[in-house]
Amino acid sequence: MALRYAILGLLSAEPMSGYDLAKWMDRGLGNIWSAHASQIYPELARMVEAGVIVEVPGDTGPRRRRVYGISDDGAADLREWLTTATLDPGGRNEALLRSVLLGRLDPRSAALSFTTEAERHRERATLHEALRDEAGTKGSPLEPLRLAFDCGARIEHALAEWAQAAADELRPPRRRSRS
Amino acid sequence: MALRYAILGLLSAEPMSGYDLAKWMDRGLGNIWSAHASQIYPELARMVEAGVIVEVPGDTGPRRRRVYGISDDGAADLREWLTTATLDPGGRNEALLRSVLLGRLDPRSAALSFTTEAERHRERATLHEALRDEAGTKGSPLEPLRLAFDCGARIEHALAEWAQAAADELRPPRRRSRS
DNA sequence: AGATGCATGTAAATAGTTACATGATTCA
DNA sequence: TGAATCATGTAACTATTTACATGCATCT
Repeated sequence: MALRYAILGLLSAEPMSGYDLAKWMDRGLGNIWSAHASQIYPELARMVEAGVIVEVPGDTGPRRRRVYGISDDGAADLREWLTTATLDPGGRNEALLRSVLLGRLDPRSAALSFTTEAERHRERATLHEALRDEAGTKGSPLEPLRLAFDCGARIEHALAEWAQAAADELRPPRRRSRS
Repeated sequence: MALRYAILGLLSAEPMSGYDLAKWMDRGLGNIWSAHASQIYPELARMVEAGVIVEVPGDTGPRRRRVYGISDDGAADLREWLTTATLDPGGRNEALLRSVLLGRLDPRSAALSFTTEAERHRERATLHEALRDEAGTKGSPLEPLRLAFDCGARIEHALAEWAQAAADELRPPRRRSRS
């Protein structure tokens, strides 16, 4: 049901189309919850049937665009999930899995891989900081995701430091080296 | 294919049974990749068929226990995945999704929820630190997961700080309060 | 006129969860 | 002997991905 609540959360900020939702999943929320358009559209249909969202008729633009808004039932649902649901702690992060298994390689290859990883995370951290700052300016359309970007930036920072520490540990600085 | 590589990674440290693998997913690796026993057993069968693991016959203990080890093909597979595979950055973290949507609640409820979240993350950070330190002692069976625990500890620290910052922002300290 | 982006969907395949079935061993 | 843990699996269900189909609008 997580996809449903991700959608409800986005729609609680502003009515949107399936296409808009897919874009939010792609950018921004993507680090936290991502979904393809082909998963979003059927879910929207089920949500209408369940009464947690409604199609907003006035906003049907030039292209056959269908905009949805959250209903009172949906808002109540979301609130209940946020306050009472217990989550299983089982994570599933492919990038992290790979990073952790990098230690299985020979020390030289592993050190190199960790250095690359650290660089990648630093870049992502910078990106998220920029988004967070943009979201922090008054009236930005990204505003509802400011916390998500801040969260992403902090996690990427932590991962960059972790990967760098792993690299340093595997390849300790040689004393009296020519460099 | 991520489950396959998680299994290969664990088996590259030491031959194990499906039951052992399930336990590693539960504890330790669970924050990074988790899987139920009912998913692991069929995957092991497929992996034997693919030749990336082999059943170690000598080790079949009292209960009908089947122990698997990584094959040369499996090791090559793992190495290739670690060094060449490109990953999609799409994440899926239900706990984080909920945390981020917490901002949708009224400020008072949200602040309370963030404080609870921060406490939860602090606890998990402490747990991971303990595991990391245990894994860091020579000869510990947890040794292959030391990096995973360190990673988990760092992420939990970052999340605790994030949640605390969010809580503080929502409920700024009242000046001249009675406390 | 052709490329690109907007926009919504369906169908088939893979991945993951939940519920259940089975039986052995160890410990109180 | 009864409960807990070890140990392996199957079946049904839900979630997610990938590939495809369709068509309109805008820009070059």
